[in-house]
Amino acid sequence: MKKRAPNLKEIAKMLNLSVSTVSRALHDSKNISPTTINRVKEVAAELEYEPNQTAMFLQSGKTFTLGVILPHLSENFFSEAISGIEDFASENNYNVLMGQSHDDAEREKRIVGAMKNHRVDGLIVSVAKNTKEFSHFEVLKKYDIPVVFFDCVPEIQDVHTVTCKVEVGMNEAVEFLTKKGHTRIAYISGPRDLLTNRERMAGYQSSLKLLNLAYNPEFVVHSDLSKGSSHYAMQNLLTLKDGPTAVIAFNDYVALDAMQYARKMNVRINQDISFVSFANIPVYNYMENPPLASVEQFPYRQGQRATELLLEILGGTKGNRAQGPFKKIILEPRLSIHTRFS
Amino acid sequence: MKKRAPNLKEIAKMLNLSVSTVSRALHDSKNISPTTINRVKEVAAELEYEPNQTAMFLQSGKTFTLGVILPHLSENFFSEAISGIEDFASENNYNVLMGQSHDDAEREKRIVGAMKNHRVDGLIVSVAKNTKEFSHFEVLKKYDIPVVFFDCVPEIQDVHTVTCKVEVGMNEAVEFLTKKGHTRIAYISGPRDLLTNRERMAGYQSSLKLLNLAYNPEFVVHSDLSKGSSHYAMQNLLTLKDGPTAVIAFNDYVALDAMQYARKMNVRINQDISFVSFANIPVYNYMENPPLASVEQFPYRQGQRATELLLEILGGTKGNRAQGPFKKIILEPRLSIHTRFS
DNA sequence: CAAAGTTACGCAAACGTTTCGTCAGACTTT
DNA sequence: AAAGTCTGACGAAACGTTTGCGTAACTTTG
Repeated sequence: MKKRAPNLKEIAKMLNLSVSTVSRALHDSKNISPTTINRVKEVAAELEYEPNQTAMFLQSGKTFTLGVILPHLSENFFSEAISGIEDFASENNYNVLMGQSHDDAEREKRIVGAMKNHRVDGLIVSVAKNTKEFSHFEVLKKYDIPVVFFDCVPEIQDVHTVTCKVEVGMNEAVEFLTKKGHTRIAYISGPRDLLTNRERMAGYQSSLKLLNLAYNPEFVVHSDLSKGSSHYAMQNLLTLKDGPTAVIAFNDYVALDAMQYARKMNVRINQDISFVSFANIPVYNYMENPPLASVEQFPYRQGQRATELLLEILGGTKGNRAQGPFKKIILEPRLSIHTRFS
Repeated sequence: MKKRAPNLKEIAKMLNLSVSTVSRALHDSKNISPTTINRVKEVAAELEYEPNQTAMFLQSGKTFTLGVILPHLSENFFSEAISGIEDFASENNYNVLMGQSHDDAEREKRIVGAMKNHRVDGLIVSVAKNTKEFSHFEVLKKYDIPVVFFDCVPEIQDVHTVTCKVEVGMNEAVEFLTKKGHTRIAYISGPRDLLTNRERMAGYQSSLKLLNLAYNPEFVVHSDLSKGSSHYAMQNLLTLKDGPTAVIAFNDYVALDAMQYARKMNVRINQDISFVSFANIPVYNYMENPPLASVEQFPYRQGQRATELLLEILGGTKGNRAQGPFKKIILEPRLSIHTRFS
C-alpha cells in the first residue's frame, strides 16, 4: 500500500507515451495532437496528478515563493502588513514563506540564510530593531535574490524601500495640536538610533520651528518601548514645572502606557493633557479615552506596495535585478482623528 | 558578469575532485580524509556556498516546509497562533509557508492546491467558516501530506486536531457570573452551525442545568459577527421585559460591539449589565470598561501544540502517516478576570 | 513523383543534490 | 606470500520536470 504522488512517468507508462509528450500535452503544446492531449489530461485528472513544484524549481530556478521577514507576527502592524503581502502575492500566484526575527539580529541572520537556501525568488523585510549591520543581506546579491525593505529599513542607498513619511505625520500631529490651542507639546520618543524615531524627531523639531514654538529639550523624553520605561518617561513629563499640555507618543503602545500612568496620577486624559500617537493597534473606536488622534501608517498598504515592487523587480531582466535603479516608495501617512466611544 | 549561485560542481572543479566527494566532505563523511574535508570546506566558505534546497527537496522528497492556512492574519487570535507555529517550526528547522483563506472555501481550496504542489511536508489548518465540505483535504492523503487542524476543525473523525475545550470555558464563565449573583444570563451566539459556537451553546445549557437555572430561549440571540448584527442582538436583549443582568458574548468583537450599543442605550457597563466574552484581542488592560472576564483560549499555545503534533507525525513511519491513530489534543481554557484600568 | 514541409512524437540532457556500489592501493593478518 | 581489511576516492543513477533536437510518417507542392 505504497502511496506515491503520481508523476509524469506514471501517466506516460499508462498511455504508452514518452514523458516529454505527456509534459507537452499538459502544457497544451501545439506539437501534440488534440486527441493525445485529451487522453493525457483525462488520465492526469483521474490520478489527481499535480506537477511537483520542487522539480520545476530545480529546472527553472524559479520557486514562485517570496520570503517575508519581520520582527513579530503578533504585533498588529506587522500582521496587517503580511496580510497585504500575502493577498497581493497570492493574486500573482506566489507563495509566501515567513519568519519572525523577534527583533534579534542573530535570528534575522539565520532566517535570511534559511530563505536563501530555500531559493526564494525575492525577500521582503522589516529589519530587526537591533540589527546594525547588513552584511547578511549583501550575500543575497550573489544569489541574485532581490530584497525590498519596508517600515524599518536600513539606511543605505543601494536598496529598494517602501516607507511611510512619518516626518510629515509628525508635522500633522503637531499642527493638529496647535490648532487645538496647545503650545507646550511633548514627545515621548522611541529608541534613539532607530531611523523611524529620528524621522519623528526631525518632524517634531521642524514643526516647532515652522510654528514659531520654542524647542524645549525637557519636553522630549525617551522610552525603550517597555511599559515601565514609558511610565517613567511620562513621570518625567509630569514632574516638570511648566509641563506639557499635549503629548505625542512614539506609538500606540507607548501612548497607552503613558496614558495609564498619567491617569493613575489623576491626570484627566485629553482634558488636562491631550494625547496623540502613531498607530499600530486597531481597537480605538471601542475605547472611552483613546488618544485624540493617531498617525495612520497603512501597514496593509505598505505590504502590498512592497510586494508589488518586488514582483516588478522580479519581472525585470535577470542580470539587472539586484543592481538598481533602486526605488524608494514613500507613502503618505494620514492623521486620523478618533471619534469618541459613544 | 553572470552571477550564479555556487554549486557542488564548481567546487569540485576547483579542487579536481568529483562532485560526490565534495558532497560527502561537506557532510563530514568518514570516507573522506580530513585533509580533503578541510580543503573542500575552505573553498565552500570562500565561495559562500549554500546547498540548493530545491535540489535536496527533489532528491529526498522532504521540503522541511510546513504549510499554514488560516482565515485572517490580521485577526489577533490567528496572528498569535501563527507566531507560535513559526516559533516552534523554526526551532526544529522547518520553514513556514502561509496562506489566508479569508473565510472563503474556494480560496481555501486553491491554497491547499498550491501547498500540495509545493510539496509541503505537512499542513496546519484552521478551516474557513464557510467550508462545509472537506474533499480538498482528502486529496492530501494521496500525497502523503498529513494535516493537523486547530481552532476551527472539521467534524469528522479521521483527522488530527488541536482545540480548546470551549464548553468548559463557557461553564466557568456561567459559574463566575452566578457567583457574582447573576441568575439571568444571556448568550450572544455566533454563527449557528459553527462547531465552536455549538460547543459554547452546549456549555451554556449544561451550566444552567447544573446550577438549577431555567433555560430561557429568549436569552439566546444571534450575531453573524458583524457590528450591525451584534448591535441588533444586543437590542433584542434590551427590549426583553425581564432582561438579562449578564451577557456572555461569542467573542471579544461581539462583546465590544454589544457593549458599545448598550452604552449608547445608557446601560452602565458591568453595573446594570455585566459582560463576559471569549478572548481574541489583547488590549483589555488598557480599557476603562472591558468585559469583567474573558475565556482565554491561548492561540499561541494552540499553534505550538499543533506544530508539535505535526512534527511528531512527520517523524513517524512514512507509510503510516496519514492513517492514524488520529490524535485529538484538547487544551484547557482559562477564565481570566480583568483588572480595571487604574 | 520527388522534394519540401508539416505533424506528432521520442530521446536525452539539464537543473543540483544524495547515495549505492565499485575500486585501487595500502596496510594487516594468517 | 596470499588473503583479507581498511581507506579514500570516484562513477553513475536517481529524484520529476522541461526543452532542444532528431525523426519517422504523412501531406503538400511544383
